[in-house]
Amino acid sequence: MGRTSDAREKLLNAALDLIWTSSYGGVSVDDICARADVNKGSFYHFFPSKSDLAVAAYEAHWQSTQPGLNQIFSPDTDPLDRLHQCCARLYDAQKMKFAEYGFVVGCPYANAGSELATQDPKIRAKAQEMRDRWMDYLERTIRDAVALGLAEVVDPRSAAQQVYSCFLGTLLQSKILNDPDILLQLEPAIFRLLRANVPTAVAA
Amino acid sequence: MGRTSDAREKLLNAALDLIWTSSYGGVSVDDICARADVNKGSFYHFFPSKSDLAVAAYEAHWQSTQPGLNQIFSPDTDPLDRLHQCCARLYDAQKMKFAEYGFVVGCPYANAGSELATQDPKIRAKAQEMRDRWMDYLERTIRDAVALGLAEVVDPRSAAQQVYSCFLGTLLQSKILNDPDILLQLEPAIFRLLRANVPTAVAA
DNA sequence: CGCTTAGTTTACCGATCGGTCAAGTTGACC
DNA sequence: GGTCAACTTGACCGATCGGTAAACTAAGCG
Repeated sequence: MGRTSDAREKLLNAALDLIWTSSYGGVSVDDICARADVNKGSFYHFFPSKSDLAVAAYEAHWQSTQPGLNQIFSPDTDPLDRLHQCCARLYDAQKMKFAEYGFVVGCPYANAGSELATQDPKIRAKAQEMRDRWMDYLERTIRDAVALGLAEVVDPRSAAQQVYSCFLGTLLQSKILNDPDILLQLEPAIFRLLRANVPTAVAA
Repeated sequence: MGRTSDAREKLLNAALDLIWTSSYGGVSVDDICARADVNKGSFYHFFPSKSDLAVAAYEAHWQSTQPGLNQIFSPDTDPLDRLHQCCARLYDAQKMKFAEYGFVVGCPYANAGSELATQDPKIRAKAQEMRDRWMDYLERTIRDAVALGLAEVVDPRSAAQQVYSCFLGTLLQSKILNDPDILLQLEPAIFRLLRANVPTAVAA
């Protein structure tokens, strides 16, 4: 009943793009509506507020990237190779964004958390949810690596937290220097943290 | 000639406080003036724009913290103890801010870089300058540690970059979770990165 | 003392902010 | 084909945004 619309999806995409490449505070509702080619009234038909849209946009982005993550972090893959693939894809993705926009844009969830953790509880909670999801992938991978004797860590959960910190920090440093090649230091850092040997031959 | 004033310093302090605990975009010039108890006209007498004030506030903050950093990173101190002291003070500082505001506020320069690197060249450059200054402390410390046989790294500059990523990432993760105790994982991560043994007895 | 210059005050600017509203339009479903 | 709910439209809101201007005041200095 009633008519259908893709305005909601267009708003989600526009919001993610604009906020990711600039910042939450630097993008207005009017900007998002203009990019999505949607009237402001429609915006508030679908979302009660700007921050609700942002939260929904992050969730939609996660849903769209999750299949890829499930593939990278498949239990059938060698644990260290999962981490290698993850770093490689992260580098490629950031390099593509850099080529497109001229800027290293970093991690959208981390950007949001950094900007709004002290100001908007819903966005802080969403950023935390995203980190928890990442942490699950990392912890499982580290547990598998330890079980196979490929890594040595005391506590896999703590190790996952340290590895995740490396992700966040390297991405942020790369954004601050506006240099994607900073990300090349991510994989060696992670392998050192896990006391894992760099795989001599990595699947191309 | 002409009258003197402390309005400039009051503006610098107010801006740093407000922006640090919320965000650049979340704080208005009026907010800063109100906190500093300075009229808006005076604001623009001292600073050409809001972002110029922010840059000046970060520089002033650096100048005020540099003596402490010089002490922590004194060449006379054992290199690993420098890192330990640094982590300990960072934890204490964030814990104090957390007790005061109810939030983990993170690193002011990193926050600024994360929010504005793609939007404001002057602020991105300032964030980069701050990271370069930190990198110098870290690289020197790592070189000293290697020279004393306390650490094993291939390239001190790259290692410093990895360690700095751990700082940034752990602070950011701590902010996103709003939990200062996340920072307790920072020191072990750094020592693992440097293949350094945790000092058995650390000066209290 | 008086001049000069630095700093203060306050009212004001146009633009934009996030958000609202009521009237209109359309399509899915019976 | 009618109906009703879903969606669209565009004008509108008060508040706030970063920034300006000009008259005013006071302190350092000769």
